[in-house]
Amino acid sequence: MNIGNASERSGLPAKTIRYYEDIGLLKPDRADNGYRDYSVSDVHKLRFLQRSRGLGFSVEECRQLLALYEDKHRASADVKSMAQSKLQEIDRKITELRELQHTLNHLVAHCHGDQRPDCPILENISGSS
Amino acid sequence: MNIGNASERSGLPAKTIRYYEDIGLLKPDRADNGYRDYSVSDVHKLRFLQRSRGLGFSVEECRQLLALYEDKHRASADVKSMAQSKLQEIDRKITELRELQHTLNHLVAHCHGDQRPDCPILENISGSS
DNA sequence: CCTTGACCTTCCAGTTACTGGAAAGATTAT
DNA sequence: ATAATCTTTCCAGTAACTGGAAGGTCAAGG
Repeated sequence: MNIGNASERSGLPAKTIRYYEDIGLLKPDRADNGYRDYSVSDVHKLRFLQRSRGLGFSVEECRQLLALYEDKHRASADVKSMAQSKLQEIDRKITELRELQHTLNHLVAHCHGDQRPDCPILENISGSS
Repeated sequence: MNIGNASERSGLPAKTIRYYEDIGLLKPDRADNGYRDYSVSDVHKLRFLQRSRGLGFSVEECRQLLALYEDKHRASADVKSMAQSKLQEIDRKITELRELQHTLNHLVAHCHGDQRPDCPILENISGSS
């Protein structure tokens, strides 16, 4: 499929998809006319990149995450320890999102327009960890 | 407190803290010697920025999130609808992190070194939403 | 008091990860 | 055939830092 289609399905702008190719994250086939030709598997990877980037992983981290299932030659122990460290990061991110959620819920519930200067949100905003 | 101390407590590099001041996210006091002087409340905000940036919110989104509890003059309805839309985003991010978690767990559990070329991870990697 | 080292300051340049726009070729719609 | 809508490459600009130079400040030791 063409890049426009891949863009729609992955949620990434065509510009960004080309950029990811430039930096070697993804190498789609080329049609006879020179157009990039994306497979369903390519779109899966793009969607994966769109998500993990949006969740605060750097491009290099995303490259590692992609490598986790692409690199068939990597030793199993490496793959496992890499995945495990990413899983820890993910746990941490989920926890932080829950705390942020809690903070915003508190704001909505308790600071509805009649906020005093000592609104307690500010004291809780940095989380408890 | 000085910027080094604020950096340690917030998890943000001093460089980044100065940058956030440049773009108007935070205006610490200045001591007589010209050094920036951070309050506990400033550190809370910095920690908050460190977290929300790491969770994939843009600087402009972080500015809005900060405004949610800083801007006492904003109408309550605005604050609420802003918070609510951020809460939706947070829900989505948590869901995506859970899916990513699931994918990596699957990798660790089922692809330990004897991966066939048709490893099922690839098919699930883009999530189910 | 003086110096040494660890702070801090500003400023300017470089990097990462896009993002916009120009110029031109390919495809599709009328 | 021609216009609209793709697509290509290339080059420049932006966002969000990040590193380094040049210099001021401060607390400790001689």
